[in-house]
Amino acid sequence: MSGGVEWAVHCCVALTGVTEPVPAATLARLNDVSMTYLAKQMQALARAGLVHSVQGKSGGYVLARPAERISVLDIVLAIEGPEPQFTCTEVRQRGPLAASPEQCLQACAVHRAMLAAEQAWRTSLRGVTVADLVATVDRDSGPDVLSRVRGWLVSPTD
Amino acid sequence: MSGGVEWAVHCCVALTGVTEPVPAATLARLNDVSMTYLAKQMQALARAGLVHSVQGKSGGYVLARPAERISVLDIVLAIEGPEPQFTCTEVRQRGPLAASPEQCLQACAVHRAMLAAEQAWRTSLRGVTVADLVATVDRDSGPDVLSRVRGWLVSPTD
DNA sequence: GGCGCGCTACTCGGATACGTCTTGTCCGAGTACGACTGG
DNA sequence: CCAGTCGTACTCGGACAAGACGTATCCGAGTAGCGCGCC
Repeated sequence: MSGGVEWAVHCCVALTGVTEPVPAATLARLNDVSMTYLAKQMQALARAGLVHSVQGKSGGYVLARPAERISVLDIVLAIEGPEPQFTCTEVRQRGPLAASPEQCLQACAVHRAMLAAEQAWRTSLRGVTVADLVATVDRDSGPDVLSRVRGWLVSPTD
Repeated sequence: MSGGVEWAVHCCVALTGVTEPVPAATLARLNDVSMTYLAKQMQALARAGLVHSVQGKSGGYVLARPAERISVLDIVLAIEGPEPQFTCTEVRQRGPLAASPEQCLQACAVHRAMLAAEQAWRTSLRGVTVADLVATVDRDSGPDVLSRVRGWLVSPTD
């Protein structure tokens, strides 16, 4: 899986509760990652409609929806693309014993097994929202951790 | 996901019920795919212990275990490798607000969400065995389809 | 005729190039803020 | 003092290279079967 997904999810978590736009450069400094590459990920989030991008001085990114309505699956699909991981090449229709097309009206058994597994994966990710992640972090490390992050995003001192 | 996984699963299904070794070249002709590349996948299956490889004239590959004891997950892990799709880079320990290592005794919330989703994916794939795939194909397309495949593998006429 | 030996041909196995996708980077388009100027 | 306007500096956005991984291939190591020769 693309490594940029991790950055995107962490950025979405950090953006919760921040009303003013946060530039990509600030998010990059927060996580100590490549500024230009993270900008690329944020652009993907903006294209998917998960965040709003405002330009000009004191511009940046803001969550487009409340954190309760942004699932981890949304972020993963925004970065990785909507196409499924497994693509069936219809090997049963090739070779000397190829099946006729009318025998292949439904997906083959292998394809269905892979599809079911990916559906389970998506269902699991769909059930976790950014708000859930925030609540988990608050419960594990205390609410002051994310509060400090939000404060730093508003006025970074580095 | 690697495209060779599909070939490997189809080959395992085709190998069910065949007692004598089947060469990689025969499996390649059956599916009309690259002979050398499929050989690479079969080598991975042999390394993982899913199939036994016998050399010499009239050699080839045989299933090492009964089809009921080979899950689709086994095949996927044999081809793709055992490492998880998502790798946590511990971004929380980097940057100006880095968390101390003693605060990171357990995996971060993002990591756990990804791990849970991958576990769901693996559980789904673990629940489907090669025997299940064979039964599905027999039920959908009739038992003669796989019978013809087995017969062709024993004495290919191409 | 039976047995042992060597040869051959076929198999797998790992080491080797190529293509494509992810990763990482750069520069241009656009815009909001701020300062300046005139009324 | 206030409003309009211009300039600037900061932002995002898409287009552009480098590296890594999956894809595809080749040749060498090994072995089982087969034929031949010998007993």
